[in-house]
Amino acid sequence: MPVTLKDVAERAGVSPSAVSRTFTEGASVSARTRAKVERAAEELGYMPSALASALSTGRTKLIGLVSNNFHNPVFLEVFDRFTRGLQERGLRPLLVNLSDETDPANSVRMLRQYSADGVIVASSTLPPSFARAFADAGLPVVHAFGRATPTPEVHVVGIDNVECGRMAARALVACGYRRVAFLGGPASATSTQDRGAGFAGEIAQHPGITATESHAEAYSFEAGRAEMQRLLAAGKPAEAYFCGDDVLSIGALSALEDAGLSVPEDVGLIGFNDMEMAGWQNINLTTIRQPILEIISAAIDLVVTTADDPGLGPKARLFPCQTVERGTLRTPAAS
Amino acid sequence: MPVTLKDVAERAGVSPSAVSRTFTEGASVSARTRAKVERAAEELGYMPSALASALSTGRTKLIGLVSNNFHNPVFLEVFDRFTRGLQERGLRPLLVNLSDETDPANSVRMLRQYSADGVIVASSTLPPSFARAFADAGLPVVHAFGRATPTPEVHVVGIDNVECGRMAARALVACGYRRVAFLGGPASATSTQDRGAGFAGEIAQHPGITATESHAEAYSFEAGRAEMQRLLAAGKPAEAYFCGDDVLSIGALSALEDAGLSVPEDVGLIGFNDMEMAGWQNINLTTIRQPILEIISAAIDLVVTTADDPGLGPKARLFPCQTVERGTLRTPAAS
DNA sequence: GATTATTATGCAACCGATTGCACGCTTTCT
DNA sequence: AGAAAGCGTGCAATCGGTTGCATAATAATC
Repeated sequence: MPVTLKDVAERAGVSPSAVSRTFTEGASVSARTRAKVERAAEELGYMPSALASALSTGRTKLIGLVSNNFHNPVFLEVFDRFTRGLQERGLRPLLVNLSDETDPANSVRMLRQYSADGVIVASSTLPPSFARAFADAGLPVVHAFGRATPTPEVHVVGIDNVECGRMAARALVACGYRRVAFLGGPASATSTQDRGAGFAGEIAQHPGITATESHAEAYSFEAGRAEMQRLLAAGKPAEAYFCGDDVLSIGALSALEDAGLSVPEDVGLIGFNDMEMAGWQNINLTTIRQPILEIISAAIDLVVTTADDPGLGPKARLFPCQTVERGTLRTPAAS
Repeated sequence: MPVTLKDVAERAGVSPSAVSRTFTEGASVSARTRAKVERAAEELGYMPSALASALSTGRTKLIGLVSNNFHNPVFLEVFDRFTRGLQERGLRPLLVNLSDETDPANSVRMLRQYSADGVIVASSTLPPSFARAFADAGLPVVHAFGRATPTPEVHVVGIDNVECGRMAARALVACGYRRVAFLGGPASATSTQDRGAGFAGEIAQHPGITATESHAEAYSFEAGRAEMQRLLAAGKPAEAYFCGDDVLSIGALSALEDAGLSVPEDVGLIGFNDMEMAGWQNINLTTIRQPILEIISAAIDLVVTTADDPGLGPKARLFPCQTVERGTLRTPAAS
């Protein structure tokens, strides 16, 4: 039913090869045949089959976009940017949702079956081994928002979470808080581990300042809210909290307000991510901004590069973060 | 490099056909050959190429998931459910982001090139003609969250937005509000048009009650907030607002609070969608719930059915909505 | 204008599967 | 035991393109 290359060839009075070459960038075709072919194609409404083409060239232009973050609104922006970025480069995002799975095997299998040109794992919670499973299967992979080790197992594009933890600690110290705490995401998330470690490490440099740590069950508003409620019920909350993600901060904020505490007067709060909501006037969250756009753009570039030249060793590309001062920490002057 | 069917056949000492049949549901293979083939496949780590298979069967198991809603957090849940639902049925979501485009031509072309088995347009703002472009190109299509006309042009799964507008109106009337308003999304969104029409229609039944209408520029927090600020600045706000979406309500709520007005004492608010945040204690938004899960599940079923049997005429499947009473409308008793 | 270098084109094999058809073998029935 | 029916298997064509190679056509060179 659909128009094939052969149909076009027949109509244009040329060989199938000529037609194929007309649609292949940089192939050798004379202006006259090209014109004939293009006219015939136009008349017939021809459209090359990406499948057939992929079968012989080995390239599908399909990029697996693998994630388990379907509850953090920040990731809506992440998906938005990834899909647009990929589309702009003529690539197609094949979305893989592994909310239910912890084992990469299924995703690896399916992306290999479709012979995806590359894979982007977009998650701040998955361990490096997860992304490596794709690499082991021969798929070019980039872990966006992943953990960067000195000797990365796979390409990583993201931020230095340990340093970010330190930044948060410094911000709290600068404001004069003396009993601070880290309210992290799930303890299994690498991002939380690293941010927590950086935070604790920096605080340890300051004798007289104490830091505690606890964890929400997920990176979600509800979990942040529940954890803060637990902390409040347990009594004696810290003077200021570094939350592992803005969603946790905002959940915590709502718990604090419900408890009749005011921020930053009674309790200080610094978040992470600078999601859209953080800037709302009635939230106005002090937070640490990670450059999502740059990360995504770099991740796409890197996966494309790797697909073209699988040779190069794992690279970690980290972007600096920035503290965004708003209204949930008391001013240093007031300390 | 990768293991092919032929390799397995050779190793198992059978013909390629035998191997293919082993992996084809319901094909005729003897137990002995099947065992041989399975062992050989196992040893070689064979994995059928979805591309090659698609080329000969004509089925790719690829479903285009087309949307332009990448700024409303509700859609994160929508994507989550769609991807999981598709994966459970052995289908793969090929995500198409048309935030920038208003013309379906590009999406149609690319989904045809990949010969997607079907397309789901997930959007409450696109006109029916958009979805029809896919149908015209021969792609089975279902418009989820779309507008249902008496004689639909394509399959639609969603809700009766006009009736929802009436529900909202009834809720406001029941609370005794006399000057009400509809704060809709973009005027071009079909969902807003219909909700507004239902709302106005119902209010018109009640002499003495007046309704006005205005529009936010997008379905987003910021837009809702900005529009409410504009209304407040213009003076004399309505007694209660029906917002075309929870994100608008929550944006509006923040504008009201900033202005020192309290809800529901000074201004009543009813939203639409019942997104997760609507239930937060410090928001506690009265809203109208649309059954997202059922809609998504039905949309997937319908697109699969249509792919198997393209014959059947366009069908509209609508689900009832429900008013969720929380705390942003004054109680009827108090009227 | 003859000769060489270059560019265009077609042929045919191939990418990795599926499937209609024909044939051989085992069952089943009379 | 012989015929009819049924199952299992392999052959070969096909899905819709791509591409190396050989050759034909054109351009460049002297």
